[in-house]
Amino acid sequence: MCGALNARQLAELAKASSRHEVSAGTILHDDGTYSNLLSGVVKLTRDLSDGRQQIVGFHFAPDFLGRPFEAKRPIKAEALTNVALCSFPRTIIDRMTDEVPELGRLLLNRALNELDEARDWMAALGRKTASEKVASFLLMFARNIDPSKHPADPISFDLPLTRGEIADFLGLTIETVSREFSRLRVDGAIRITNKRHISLASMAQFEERCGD
Amino acid sequence: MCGALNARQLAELAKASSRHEVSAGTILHDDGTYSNLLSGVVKLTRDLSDGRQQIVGFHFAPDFLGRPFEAKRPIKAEALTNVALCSFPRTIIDRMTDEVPELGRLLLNRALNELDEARDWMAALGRKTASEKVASFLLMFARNIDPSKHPADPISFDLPLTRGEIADFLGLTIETVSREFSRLRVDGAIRITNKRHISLASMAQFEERCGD
DNA sequence: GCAAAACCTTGATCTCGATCAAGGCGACTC
DNA sequence: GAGTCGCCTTGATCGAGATCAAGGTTTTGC
Repeated sequence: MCGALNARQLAELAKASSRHEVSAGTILHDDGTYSNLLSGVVKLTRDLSDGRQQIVGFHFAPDFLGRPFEAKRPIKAEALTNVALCSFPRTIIDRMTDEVPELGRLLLNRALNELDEARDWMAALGRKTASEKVASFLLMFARNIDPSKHPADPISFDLPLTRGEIADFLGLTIETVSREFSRLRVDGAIRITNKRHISLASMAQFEERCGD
Repeated sequence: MCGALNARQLAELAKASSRHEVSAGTILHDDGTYSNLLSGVVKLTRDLSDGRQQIVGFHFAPDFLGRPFEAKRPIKAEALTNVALCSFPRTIIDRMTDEVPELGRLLLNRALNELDEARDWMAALGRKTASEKVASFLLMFARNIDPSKHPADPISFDLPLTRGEIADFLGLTIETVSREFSRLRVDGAIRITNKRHISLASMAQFEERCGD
């Protein structure tokens, strides 16, 4: 994100930034800073008053966390893995967006991408079957957890979510998620080791299972 | 949205703007302009390849339509009612955001609000029951179609959507939407005239039916 | 190492909302 | 006015996924 800045601005930013790490399970309260997510995965959740929960998004490195203006609805951010952050005081970024329009455009673009993703998941939540939802989820995770553009085909990764969290993302129950994982395993589409480590046989085959 | 501009900029904007109207059912193709929605309602849809459809949002006056940068996923915008628009060439707005940081911040804020709304609906789609979904939908529509901040309590309005479109928004079927409408009518929570004209007895009561 | 706790899987059964089916009600055309 | 078309409602039945239930497995704490 720093490509838009000149040397003086970069130096100023570097001086005001602070790197820190938090462990899995930490709630990331909105403390008025912006942060670059250097490594790890963060979940965003929206809760109904009676305890029902919906995960509304994830952040992977090198996403940008934090937002100007208040959100009307409280959205909670929680580290799913150990997470490394590089944080900046909001005041600095806000001033720099005034000086460097390019930076403001970057933030806007980022917000619009998040909006597109949220709408993709609206379509999944509203119109996909349980097995399409699970396939879409695994594909999304595989794509995001591997930073390379064209990942090798048998790709494998650790899922930093419980079955319950996957259910809360996909609008399903724990049991349905578990059954769909078993079905994918029996079909030979995935291999599961230690419950959480997943290998996808073929990205292309998963795209077909997604239903879109 | 024009509060941030000075007299010269306002004049420039006015000269480049063009007002026009389109009738209900028109697809609003992305023609590289930004528009203020002066009146009417627009739906945004995301389609799966086999014909399943999800409505991912609505725009009401005085929302702002159009976006910089390409969307990865094609999202279609369609006028639900006759619609009046005031359009500006993208180039003008993009240049003004460079000159007036306040304007860029406005666009960012708008995008973040849309993101919050999309996430609210993710929670509804994933975790609410059919009757909570229908109640949430009616309340959202009542709030947006009436521009006043504190609408009178027995509020009534025309729904510019078919039952099928409501179903495509809420992740339900036509029949379920119809049954929930009937149930609300029998319960005395709404009055229905001519299928499309709805009166809500009490906003407060509807909030309780929403489940959040 | 052992016990407890958290998480996961699988089976049996149930239920909410989908699907199938039939008819009603306007609005438009001729 | 009769016929057609699009939209809506209501009833009957079905089924995908929820719920209930019982173990199994992994992790954690002592």
